Amino acid sequence: MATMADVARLAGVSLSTVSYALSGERPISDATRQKVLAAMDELEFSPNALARGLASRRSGIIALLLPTDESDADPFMAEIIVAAAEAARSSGYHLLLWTEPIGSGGELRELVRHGLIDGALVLAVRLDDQRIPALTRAGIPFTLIGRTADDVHSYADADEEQAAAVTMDHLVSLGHRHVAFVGPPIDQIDQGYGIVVRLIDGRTAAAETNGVALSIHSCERTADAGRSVARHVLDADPRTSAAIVMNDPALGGFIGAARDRGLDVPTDLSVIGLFSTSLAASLTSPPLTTVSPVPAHIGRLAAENLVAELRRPDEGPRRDLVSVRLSIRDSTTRARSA
Amino acid sequence: MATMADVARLAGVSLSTVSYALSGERPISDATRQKVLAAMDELEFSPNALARGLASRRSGIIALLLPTDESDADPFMAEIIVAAAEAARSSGYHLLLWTEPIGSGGELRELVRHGLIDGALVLAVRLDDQRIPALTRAGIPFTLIGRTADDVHSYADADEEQAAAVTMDHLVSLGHRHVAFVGPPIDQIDQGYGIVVRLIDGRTAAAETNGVALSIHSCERTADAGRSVARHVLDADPRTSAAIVMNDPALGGFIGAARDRGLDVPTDLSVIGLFSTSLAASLTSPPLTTVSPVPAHIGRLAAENLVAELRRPDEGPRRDLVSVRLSIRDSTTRARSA
DNA sequence: CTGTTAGCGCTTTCAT
DNA sequence: ATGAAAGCGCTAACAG
Repeated sequence: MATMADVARLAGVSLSTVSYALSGERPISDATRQKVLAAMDELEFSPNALARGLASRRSGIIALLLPTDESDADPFMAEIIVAAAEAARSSGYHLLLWTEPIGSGGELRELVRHGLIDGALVLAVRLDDQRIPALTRAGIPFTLIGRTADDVHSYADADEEQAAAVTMDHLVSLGHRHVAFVGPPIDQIDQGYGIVVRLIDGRTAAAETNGVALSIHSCERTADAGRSVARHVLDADPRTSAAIVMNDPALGGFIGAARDRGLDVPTDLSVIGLFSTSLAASLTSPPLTTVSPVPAHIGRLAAENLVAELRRPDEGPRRDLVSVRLSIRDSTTRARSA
Repeated sequence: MATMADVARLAGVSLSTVSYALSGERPISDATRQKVLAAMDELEFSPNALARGLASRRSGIIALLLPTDESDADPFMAEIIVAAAEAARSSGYHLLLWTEPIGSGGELRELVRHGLIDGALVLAVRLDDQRIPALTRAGIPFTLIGRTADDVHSYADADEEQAAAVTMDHLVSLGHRHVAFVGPPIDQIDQGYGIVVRLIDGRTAAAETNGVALSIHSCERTADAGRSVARHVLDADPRTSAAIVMNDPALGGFIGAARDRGLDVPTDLSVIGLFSTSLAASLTSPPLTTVSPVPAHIGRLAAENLVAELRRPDEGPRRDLVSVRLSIRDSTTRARSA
């Protein structure tokens, strides 16, 4: 592995000239720049990331904080992660995967004190997230994937408001007046909480104009939980003609239980997958109508926002809402009573 | 951030003593060790990862090489990734996510020359994988997740032989004699290739004793492809009473197309998901009988093997085969002719 | 526009 | 058992 000293020697310039030729932090004559570049690729030089990081106090590494105590390996998250890694890379950053229970800020502080990371992407933000203060105290810039209650940080998130509106619109236009919302475990995810609030707002609006009754149910992320919630929903209000399920793992159980009750999807019960992946949508039968963002967009924007903040700290937080798309497949249809 | 110098000063010892107290690379009297440790946690000292890496020529970082040109964000892979990250972490390593098309060894060489990584985990290995020689030339130890043709490297992989046997056994015992195998795009994945070979071997054995006819079909990773393969399979041999589908994205289309033909799953056609995730299995209707390893085991073992190789290079390559489990759900039943 | 040099915070000889 | 000191390969003043 060639070092800068090697390059400098071969190019007949000083070491710092090589460094500046690389960084562009000060003007270099074209002639010397050429010599340096030539020497560099003759020696197949690449700068040593560790040495550079040590000297510059910037590692070029950002961490992706991945909670492990819930929703393990959620495919939706998987797409976000991969997209974030790609975006980071094309911005010249490396992406480090850091798995840790949400509660424990402790190990994260270790990571931070190692001086390894320049910034962090925080996945699955909760309202009261230990990780946020840990990062703040450490002075590490970060971008949320999702949002917390306060709005002082950078984030990238699905546009839940729009999602709520699109979802309700679709169902209302199909004549549904008794709708159930099956969410994630409500205590776990802020995202879940947010969407519920927004759905209720949507309901309020819809109720005023159309008289829609929306019931809210949280549900563990398992098929069995989906099954029992379905039974509960149908018992509680037999007039329920449509369900919004924001919980892929519960989806199979939910639909199965409805069918076991003799209800046909969508004839008797329309089901709409909120934030479902397209894979999940293709697996159910009938294929699922969904309202989802492109998860990869969220990951990419989050990474880009963080990088922008690292490069231009003065410009303040950056926020992006990714709009969702209604993909009408075969699990929704007109309400029979309509 | 406290440095070793700070700790040394506070403890009243030399800097090198602090270093050795930490690494244990040379004997330290109990008295001084206590002083040093006390100073360390009074100052909340953690060693700077960059400086340590620069000095020791070991970064403590391993890369996970993730191909982006296929099977994007496959949930199966997602579980592997998360498990690998956790395992790396609990072995004291950091996990860097490196996305790159399989073809290009070029960018990978960049990463390697940066001196950032001590080793690599190579996901989705192909028979002729550019990344292998790139790593080998660079002298970077690596562990495969999956296997190549040659068997000189460390790896962790599903036990395909067992998987093939278990799958065929299940179907044969249910009386199926005309079985279709729907694989991944055959040109892409060595794993796919391997399992096909092993299935054919299994077929050979089964054929000899039971006269099973196994037809092999490759299939793109989309629902539409699954649909057309289903039609093709049923046209080609109407006696087909069971299908092995090793392609989750195609699964929904496959089952849907069969049903559109008036075939009931499983009564008329048994379907078994090979290497399907449990999420996918819960989403289909009926819930899918699967033969799968625990993906997390594969990821964990791969990371552990790599770490072992980094720590004890002389012990040679480590190989692990993760056994699969047959999870009987509702998509398989006795052949009607049986 | 270019060169010289002092660190960045640690590991690891070389001494004692 | 401990200390002193020479780097690891780079960045960023500080000097022209």
